[in-house]
Amino acid sequence: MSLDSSRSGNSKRSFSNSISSNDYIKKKKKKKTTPNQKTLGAAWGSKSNSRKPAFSDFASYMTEKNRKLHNQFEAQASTSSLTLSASLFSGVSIFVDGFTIPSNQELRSYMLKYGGRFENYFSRHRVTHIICSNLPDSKVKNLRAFSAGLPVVKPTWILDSVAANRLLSWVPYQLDQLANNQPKLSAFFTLKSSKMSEDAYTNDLCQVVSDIEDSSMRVGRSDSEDRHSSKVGDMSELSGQISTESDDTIPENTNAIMMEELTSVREHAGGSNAATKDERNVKGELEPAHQAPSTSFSTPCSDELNVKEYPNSSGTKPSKQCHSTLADPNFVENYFKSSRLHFIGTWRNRYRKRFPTLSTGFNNESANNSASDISHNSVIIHVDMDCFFVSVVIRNHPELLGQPVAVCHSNNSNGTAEISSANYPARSHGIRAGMFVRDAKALCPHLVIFPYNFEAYEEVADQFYSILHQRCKKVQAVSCDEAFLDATDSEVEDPELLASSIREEIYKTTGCTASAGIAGNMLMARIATRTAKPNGQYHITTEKVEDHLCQLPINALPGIGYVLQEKLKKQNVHTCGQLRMISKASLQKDYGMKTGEMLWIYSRGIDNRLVGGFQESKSVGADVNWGVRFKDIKDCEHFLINLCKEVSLRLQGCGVQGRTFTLKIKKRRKNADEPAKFMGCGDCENLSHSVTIPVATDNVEILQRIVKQLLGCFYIDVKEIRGIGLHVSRLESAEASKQGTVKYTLKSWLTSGYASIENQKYPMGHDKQNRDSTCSRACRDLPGSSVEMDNKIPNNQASTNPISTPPPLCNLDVEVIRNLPPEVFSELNEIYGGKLIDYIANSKSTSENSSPSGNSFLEQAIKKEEELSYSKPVPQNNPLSKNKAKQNEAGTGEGEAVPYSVCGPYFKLPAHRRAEICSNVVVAPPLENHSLSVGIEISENFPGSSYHDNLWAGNPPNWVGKFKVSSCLMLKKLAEMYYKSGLTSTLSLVLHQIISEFYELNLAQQFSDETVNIMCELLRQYIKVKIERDIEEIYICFRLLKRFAAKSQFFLQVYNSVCPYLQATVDDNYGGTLLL
DNA sequence: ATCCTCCCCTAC
DNA sequence: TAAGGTAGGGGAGGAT
Ligand SMILES: Nc1ccn([C@H]2C[C@H](O)[C@@H](COP(=O)(O)OP(=O)(O)OP(=O)(O)O)O2)c(=O)n1
Ligand SMILES: [Mg+2]
Ligand SMILES: [Mg+2]
Repeated sequence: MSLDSSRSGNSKRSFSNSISSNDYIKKKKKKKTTPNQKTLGAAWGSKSNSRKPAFSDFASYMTEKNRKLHNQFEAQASTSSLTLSASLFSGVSIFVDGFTIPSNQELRSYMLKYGGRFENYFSRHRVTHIICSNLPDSKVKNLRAFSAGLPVVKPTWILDSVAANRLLSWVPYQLDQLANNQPKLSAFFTLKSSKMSEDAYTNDLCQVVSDIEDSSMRVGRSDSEDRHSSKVGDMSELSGQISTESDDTIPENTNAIMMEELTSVREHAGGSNAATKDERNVKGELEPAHQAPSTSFSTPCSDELNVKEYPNSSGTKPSKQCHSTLADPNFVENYFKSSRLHFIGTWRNRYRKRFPTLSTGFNNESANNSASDISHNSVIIHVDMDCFFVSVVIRNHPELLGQPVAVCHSNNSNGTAEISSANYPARSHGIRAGMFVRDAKALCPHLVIFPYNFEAYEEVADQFYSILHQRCKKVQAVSCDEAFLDATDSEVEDPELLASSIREEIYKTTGCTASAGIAGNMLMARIATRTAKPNGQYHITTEKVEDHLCQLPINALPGIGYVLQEKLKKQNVHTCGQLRMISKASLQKDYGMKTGEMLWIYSRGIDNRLVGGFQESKSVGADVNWGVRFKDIKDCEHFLINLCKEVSLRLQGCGVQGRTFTLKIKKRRKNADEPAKFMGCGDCENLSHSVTIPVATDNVEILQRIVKQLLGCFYIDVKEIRGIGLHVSRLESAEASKQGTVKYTLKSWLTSGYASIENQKYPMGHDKQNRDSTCSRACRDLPGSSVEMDNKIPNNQASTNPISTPPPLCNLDVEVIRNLPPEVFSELNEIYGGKLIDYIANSKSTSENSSPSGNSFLEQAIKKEEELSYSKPVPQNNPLSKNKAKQNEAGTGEGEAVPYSVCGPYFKLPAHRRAEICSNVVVAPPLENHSLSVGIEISENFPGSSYHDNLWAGNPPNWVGKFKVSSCLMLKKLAEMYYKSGLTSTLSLVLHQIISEFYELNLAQQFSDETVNIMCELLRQYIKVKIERDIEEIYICFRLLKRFAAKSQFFLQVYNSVCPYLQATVDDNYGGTLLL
C-alpha cells in the first residue's frame, strides 16, 4: 500500500495512488514482453471438474477414512488410561457434519482423549451435539430440520473446552446461522455471516453450472508428461481457447457492468444484459426448492449492495453515509467490516485460532540437519491461489472465463476505489491490485467488477489449509491464499505429483485454482510459483536455479520492493544476474548487514529459512487511515474510545496483554492537496507518541485513559487528522498472568516500573512551533530527544526489598473480609490500624465485579498478585455487615475502585499464619511506616496561608493566575505552558510542554523557598485530585518531574519535598509505593 | 560490542 | 463516492 505520503520527514518523493498506478503500468509493459505462459496439458482429468461429483468424492473419501479411524477409536478408547481430563466430554457424543476446521479426525481424537464419544453416523438417540462449521443456508436449513433440536455447534467448542480443561457451554458456539444472538467479539475474530443467503445461492448455482463448466473445459489428464519440464495443467489456457485469444475481444454485453451478488441483481429491475438475465433465471429456478423450509435466513440485509451489514451490529444506522468518522458513530467497526486489507491483515489471527496445534512452530526439530547445508535435499512446495478474491467470487460464473474481472468496492469508472484482485485476463490489460478502479477502467473499459465476499474467502481459505494440513505435516501459512509445504519427508515420492494432487483437491473442493512452485528452498519455490501462475505448477530443480535467476528482475525477489528496487536501479542493477556482480561486502555497506546478505544470497537462489509455524505475536494494533475527519475534539475522543475498544478486544482475542502503547496520527501536511483518494488520508506527516507502563494490560478503560493522554501530547488541531493508529507491544500472555506465574506481582510493579512518554517523530511541542528549530535544540538537550523516563532502580533492590505493604483498603473484597474467621479479621484489622472495620462498615454490600474494568494499571497489578496468592473463598459467618453506602467514590463512575480480594494483608501476617491461609505467598519484610505518617501529616494539617486555595479549581485553574504574576520565572513559565498546551488541566501535558522550552530557562536561577512551596502545594493538590481516578497521570507527572530534577535545582527541591507525600498517598490508596 | 528505540520497508 | 490494515524484519543511531 502506498499512501500519498507514508514516508516521513522531508522526503521529496510523495506519490499518490494514481502515480503508483502509473508505476504499475510501466512495469506491466515491461512484463508484457515476457513470454506467454504456456501450459503443457490440463491437470486433473475431465471427470472431476464438476463440483458436485468432486464433493461427493471428497465425502466418500472422508467417510472411508473415518471408518478406519472409527475402528482405531474403539481400539484406543478401550485401552486408553484415564487421566484427569479424561472425563471432560463425558456424556457428550458428537456427530461431525460436513467439512470442519479442524478436521473430523482431529475432533474425534479430542473426543477420545477427553472422554467423549464420536459418532460416524447421525442418530438422534446417540448423538448429543452436531458439530458443524458454517455452511451455506440451504444446508443449514436441512441441518436444522434433521437436527431436531439438537445443538448444532461449531468445532471451536471442542477446542476451547479442551483448552479450558472443562466443558464449556455450547451456547456461544452455536452455528452462526442457527444462533439468534451470536455473541460477538469484534469484526476481527468472527466473520459475520449476513451474506449467507448469497452464499447459499452461490453454492446452489455452482451445482447447476457445473455441467457447463464440464462441457466447456475439456481438460485432459496429463500431469506426468511434464516432469521436470515446466507447467502442468492450465485450465484457463483452455478456456482461453474457447472464448477468445485476445483480451480485446470481450463480448460487449459485459461492458462496464457490475456483476453484483445475485440477490442484488434481482433488485435491479432493468437487467439489460444477457448475463444478468441468465443469473436471474437460474436463481429463480433454484430458490424455491432450497429456501422453502425457512424464510428467516433470506434476510433483507443484503439489499445494500456493497456495504456489509451484520445483524447484531447496532442495527440502528442502516443507511446514510457511513463513510467517515463525521457521519458514522460506529465508524471503526463498520470500516473494518468492509476493509479488504483488514481482512487479509487479520486473517492470520483467525487461522491461529482455527489451527491452534498446527500453527505452532515445528522447525526446531529439524534444525540440526539444516544448519549448514539445507539445500541438499529439501523439497519445498509453495502453493498460492490464483487471483484469489476474484476466483472465489466468479467460481460459479463460467460465462466469465477469459473475461477481465476484478474485485472492488465500486464500479464507478472515475472512482478511487481500489482494485483488490484482478484475474489474469484483466492483468493482461495492465490491471493490478491496488489500482484505482478508474485507472483500471481506463485500461480496460469492459472490466467486470465484483464486490467482495469475505465469508467466502474465509471459507475457501479454511478448505485450502485443511487440505494442506491433511497432505503435509509441515505447513507454514503465509496468508489466506498462500502457504509453504516442506515435502522433504513426504510419503509421496514425487513432489510434482504431490503438488498436482493437492491442486486438484483444492480445485475440487473450492472451485478455485491454485498454482504451485517446487524447489529446494522457500525462496525458489516462491519464485517458481510466479512462473507457474495461473493454474499451473513449476519445478525449479537445483540445476535450473542459475538460469532461472539470471534474467529475473530483482523486484521478483521477495523483500525487494519499491524502495530497494529504486536504489538498486541507481546502481544500474535490474536483474538478479546483475545483482550477483556486486560483492557481499559492498551490498552490506550500502544496505546494511542483513539486507546486504539477503540480497547476496537471494540473487544466488540461496535461502536457509525453514518451513515453520507461527511464532508468538509481538504486537497488536489497529489503524484507520481512511474516512478519518473530525470537526472537534469530541469527535476525536469518541473515535479513540472505539479504537481502544477494538484494540482491547483484539488483545483479549489473542490472549495477550501489553505494556507499550503507541498512538500514531497522520496529520495533513501543510499545503497538501486534497487526497487523490476519496476520503483518503492524502499527503500526511506521521506523528506518534508512546507510553510504557509497568504492568501489561488489555483493559479497555486503561487503554482509553492512556490514549487520551497520548492524544494530548500531539497538541494537534483535530481537523488536521487524517489517520489514527493504536498499537500495543511488549506483549505478555494474559493466560500466564491469570495463572499467577511470577510475572505479575505487586513487587514487579514497583520494581520494574518504567514509563515513558515519547514523541517519536518530533520532540515535544513540535507541532505548536512547527518549524522552529529551537525546539529540536531543546529536545536534543534531553537524552534520546524524548522524555523517556528510565527506571534506574537496580534489580537487586527488588529482591532484597520486596514489597511489604498490604493492599489498599479499597482493593479488599468486602465479602471476603466479612466472611473471615473473627480472629483472622482482627489480625487484619490491626494491620490496617483499625481502619478495616470502618472500611467494611462503609462499603456497599455488593461488590460483584469480576472484570478489572475501570482500574488503574496499578490496581490491576495489585489485583493480580492477590489472585495468585489468595485462593479459597471463606465460609460465610461474619457479623460485620453494616451496609452503609460507600462514600469514598465521589465523582467517580460507579463500579470503579471496587474491592477485589483480600490476599494482600496476609503479607503482614506472621509466617505461620500466612502458611495457613495461603501457602504461596511472597515473603515480605515489615512495612516501613515513616512515609505514611509523613503523608498523613501533610495531608491533614497543611498550614493555612494562600496554599489553602484550591489551586486546581476554576477555569483556568487558580494556579495559573497565581503563577502568572509570580516573580519566579519558573512558575511564570508553567503558567505560560498552561496556555501553550491548549488550556489543559492535565499537569503532565503542561510539564510535557515545558520540555520544549527547557533550554530557555536559566536552570541555575535563583528561587525562593516560597516558590518551591507553592509548586509543592500544586502537586500535592494534584495528587489529591487524581489519586483515586488516575494514578497513571500522577505517575507520568512524577516521572517527568524526576527527569527535570536531574537538571534543575528547583525541580529537585520540589521533587524531593513532594515525593514522600506522593508515596504516602499512594500507599494509603493502593498499598504500595510508586517506583519512580 | 551489544542492546534498545524509533522508525521505514515489505508482503499479503 | 468508499472502506489506504497488519505485523515482522531490520537499519540508524543512541545508551550502556
Ligand atoms: N494489494 C493487495 C494485494 C492482495 N490483496 C488480496 C486480494 C488477493 O486476491 C489476495 C491474495 O493476494 P495475492 O498476492 O496472492 O494475489 P492474487 O491471489 O489475487 O493473485 P495471484 O494469482 O498473483 O496470487 O489478497 C489485496 O486486497 N490487495
Ligand atoms: Mg494468490
Ligand atoms: Mg498470495
